[in-house]
Amino acid sequence: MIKIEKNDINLRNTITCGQIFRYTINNELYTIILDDRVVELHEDDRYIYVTSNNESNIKEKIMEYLDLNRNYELINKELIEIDPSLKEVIKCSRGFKIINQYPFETMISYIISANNSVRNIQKSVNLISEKYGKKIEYNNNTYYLFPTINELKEVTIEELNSFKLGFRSKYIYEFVNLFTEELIEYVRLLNTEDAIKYLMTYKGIGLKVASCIMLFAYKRLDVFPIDTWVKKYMIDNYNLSNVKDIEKYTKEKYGKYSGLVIQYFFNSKRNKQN
DNA sequence: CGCCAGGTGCGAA
DNA sequence: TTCGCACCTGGC
Repeated sequence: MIKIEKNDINLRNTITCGQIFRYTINNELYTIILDDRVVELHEDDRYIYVTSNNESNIKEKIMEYLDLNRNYELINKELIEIDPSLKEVIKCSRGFKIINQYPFETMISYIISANNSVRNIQKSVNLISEKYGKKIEYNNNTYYLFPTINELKEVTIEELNSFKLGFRSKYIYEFVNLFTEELIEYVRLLNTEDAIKYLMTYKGIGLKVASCIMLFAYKRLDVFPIDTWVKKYMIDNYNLSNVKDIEKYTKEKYGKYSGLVIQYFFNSKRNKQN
């Protein structure tokens, strides 16, 4: 077990707010599948306590994954200076961090997320992992890693249908057949706008999904994953209803942190709703 | 039943 | 370029 200074992170919100789909909660104990290992996390006022079936480099991995190296306090301060009306929203999202997830898993997961419910997304991603991912036994439980591209390469449309992907089966099938490891680094080298354009050349990846990939796998805080929740928020608070107007407004106002602000809006709308 | 869930691709104008 | 619509699935 290792412990990490918590700083201001809100572990629950960060894990459960819909950025990632493969986690479980048991009595304040969070279990996540992080790339090649199973990780258990719990927190007190000061520390996050981490155990894993593989604890090598675990601190660095968690710091990176939970974006703990970034000074959110400073960013939030900057944002409030730009727009004092953000104060309440930021307070409400205090401790929320942008997850940094492995790109292949993020790409597949978010193609699945299109017009889909969180419950269904979780189910499909877990079914894929149970069928193709590496099995890990840990603390008397069985877990499955998200499959690598090689483990998923031979998948058929019929099998994908059995994972309840519906009309997304053909998108995943095509994507898996076109995907190479080089794609990950290729996207990393592009600026955000070009990366989104490139990702959108794949079937099943539209503006929203491409934005989520750039935010949650490449830490590009200047993207706008505008979904129904954000739309609702923007209609209620800014009387903006179409994506283009929302994008223009947030981009001009919040610049390189517009994606983060969008997430704050998303949190605030969703938290109040639930 | 009908509607919708953290959208996207497609064809028609 | 923009616009409307169908779409797998599951839950209410």
